[in-house]
Amino acid sequence: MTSVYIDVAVPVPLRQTFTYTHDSPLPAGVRVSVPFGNRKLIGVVVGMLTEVADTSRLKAVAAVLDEQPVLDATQLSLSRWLWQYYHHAPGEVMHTVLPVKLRKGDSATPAPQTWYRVTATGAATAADTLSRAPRQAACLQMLQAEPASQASIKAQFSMAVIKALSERALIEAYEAAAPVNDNAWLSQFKVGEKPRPDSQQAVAIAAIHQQAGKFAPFLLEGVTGSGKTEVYLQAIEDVLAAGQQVLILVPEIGLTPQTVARFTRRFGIEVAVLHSQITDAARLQVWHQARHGEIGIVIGTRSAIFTPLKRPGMIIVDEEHDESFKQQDGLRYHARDLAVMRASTEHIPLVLGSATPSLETLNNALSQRYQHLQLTQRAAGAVATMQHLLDVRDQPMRFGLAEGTLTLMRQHLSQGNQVLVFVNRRGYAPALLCHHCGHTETCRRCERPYTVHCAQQRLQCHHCGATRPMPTRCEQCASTELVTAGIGTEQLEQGLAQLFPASAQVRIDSDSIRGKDKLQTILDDINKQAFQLLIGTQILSKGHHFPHVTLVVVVDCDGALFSGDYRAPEKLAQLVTQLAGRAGRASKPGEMWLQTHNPQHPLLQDLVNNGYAHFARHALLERKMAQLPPFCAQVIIRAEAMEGDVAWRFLTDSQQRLAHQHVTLIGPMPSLIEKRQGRFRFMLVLQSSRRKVLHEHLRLSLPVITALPDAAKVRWSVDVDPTDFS
DNA sequence: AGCACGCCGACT
DNA sequence: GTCGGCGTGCTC
Repeated sequence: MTSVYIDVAVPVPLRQTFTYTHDSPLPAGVRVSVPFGNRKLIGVVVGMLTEVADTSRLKAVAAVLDEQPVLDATQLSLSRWLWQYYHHAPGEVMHTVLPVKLRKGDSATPAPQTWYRVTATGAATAADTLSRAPRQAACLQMLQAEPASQASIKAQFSMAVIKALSERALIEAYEAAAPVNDNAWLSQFKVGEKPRPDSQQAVAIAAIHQQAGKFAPFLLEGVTGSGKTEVYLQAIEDVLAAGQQVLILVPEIGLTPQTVARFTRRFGIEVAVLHSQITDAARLQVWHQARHGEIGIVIGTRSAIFTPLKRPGMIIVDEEHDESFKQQDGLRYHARDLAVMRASTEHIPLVLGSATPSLETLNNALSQRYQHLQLTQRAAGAVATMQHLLDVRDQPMRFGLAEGTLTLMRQHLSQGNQVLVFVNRRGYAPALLCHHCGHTETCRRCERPYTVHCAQQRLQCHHCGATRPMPTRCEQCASTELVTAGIGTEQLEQGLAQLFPASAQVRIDSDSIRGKDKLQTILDDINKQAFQLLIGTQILSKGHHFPHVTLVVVVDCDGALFSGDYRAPEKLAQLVTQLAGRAGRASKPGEMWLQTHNPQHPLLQDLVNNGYAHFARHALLERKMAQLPPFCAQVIIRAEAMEGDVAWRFLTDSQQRLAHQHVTLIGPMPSLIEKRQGRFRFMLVLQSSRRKVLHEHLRLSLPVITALPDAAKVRWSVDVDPTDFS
């Protein structure tokens, strides 16, 4: 008996594949059931080996689950890239790429459906002999023309009609596979009414159109209201008309029925929607439809990037700066980066759109790796919100708001307008700030603010890892009024109720909008002016319009400006810019006030006076000076354990094994959230100006770290290109 | 991650 | 005398 060696990705958290024997070759992408220890697991064939050093311990494949691979060539090559680039277990990567139902072992060929056809009698019976039963007559006539699935008959006729015809033996049921309607959507495709693009939009559309059929990444940088979506719509028009499919990624919160409706309306075709709340069965159905070319447009959140496409034509990532594209547990992939890889392997254009592009993407555009398309003109009726800084130094504060802010709020409320108070609730690494002079305690060596670690009562620099005890006086003016920037906003909500008892207030954050239609209901109520005072977090900055809001207050900028998280200013600027784009309207322009202890801060000045685009270029320059991403590559190794010292020891040991002349190691140090669910959390940052060297070094070192005695005792993970330091 | 094997406390 | 606690070791 001839025997071959099959390389299988088995769903276990181990950074390796496993080799099995089988009596015949198997193509990569086929699922197999394999013995593993004393259990049976479903793995995916990733390759074949002609030679194996030690064949003595090999087991045989127990069963082959698919005739045809469930993963196509693109998916296989992306999976390989994922497990190599993110240093993740191949088996778990396969788990992420495959729909739940397929990883559980369901058949990859769609379940057969019930169909109806006419019997010999039915074929010979003239429909008008059933004149006393017009519905049955109509149904019979339809089936005489061609058989139909039960689902499609039920769209027009009731089950009673089908039953009656069956009992008369005029029609009969049979089981058959759903037919593959490759490109069936194309017959419905028609371009609906569309506006004339303005000159900038026209340039963008033409530029994208010109690159059809090849890998071409674009940054579409367009201010709020400049009509990015219209560019998407007109850019994909020709792609769809040519029978090619389009994949659109949107942030978690941005996937609203309105967004989908806009695409459906324009092209008259069904749009498949994928998000976290969709059922496994529905997800699998979309997977099948897309894979067989039965659907033209797929729109979804992060994981939609794994949807197979028979004829890929273009990928669009809307709001590409959005943090929800980065997975924060398990396989920590960035869907935007994966989209770049995918567009490159499939030789198609990729459009990354944003009003506030991430510094990574902006850098790629400025260095000509991506084509840079800009939309700077707002549509008629859209106005820019004026932004101002409000100096809170030495001001009496009430619940985190300065007297000047309260005066503004009273004014706007008394005019019957809405006021939006924005709280930057996310856990920025808090800095120590002097309330009197605005000075921030800063690491001398790195010129970066220290992060306050309350538990240890110490300051730590998250750039070099140095620590020092918490000072009691300001270094600059000796004031003892030191405050922690970035925290202490919890009381705000109760405070506002006390200060503005006459104004109905509503809080909008991820906790208060649990439930699928809740957000929409709240938003509708807001726009009906049921509330005057809106208090919210990040969610407010995403895609919703507030025409009656004329004042936006950003409670605390300093937390973000002086954070140990070097991405915090970028995130703040994105938030502020997105927020500014949401308030007011032509007849009632809005104003925005940012409370700060540092009104002279260059980044803040730049943002307020010159806008995000200017700010971002400046911030990029600062990143370059500091040799921070995107001008270096970063990897974080995190560890958490019930006993802090075990996690600490694990990272210290790891640090020793990771020493390398071209890799800078920072830490180990406590994570920004030092303790979560009873676990102490630490991180070790790896940094290098040479990405390849860093990755190769890590690839060789991870087995050593995995073998460390403490490795099994702690929960640890590798985060490549981290975006979140909490 | 599972699931084994393996050596020490409170129970029928 | 056993049932079972979870420490550590392996999985082609």
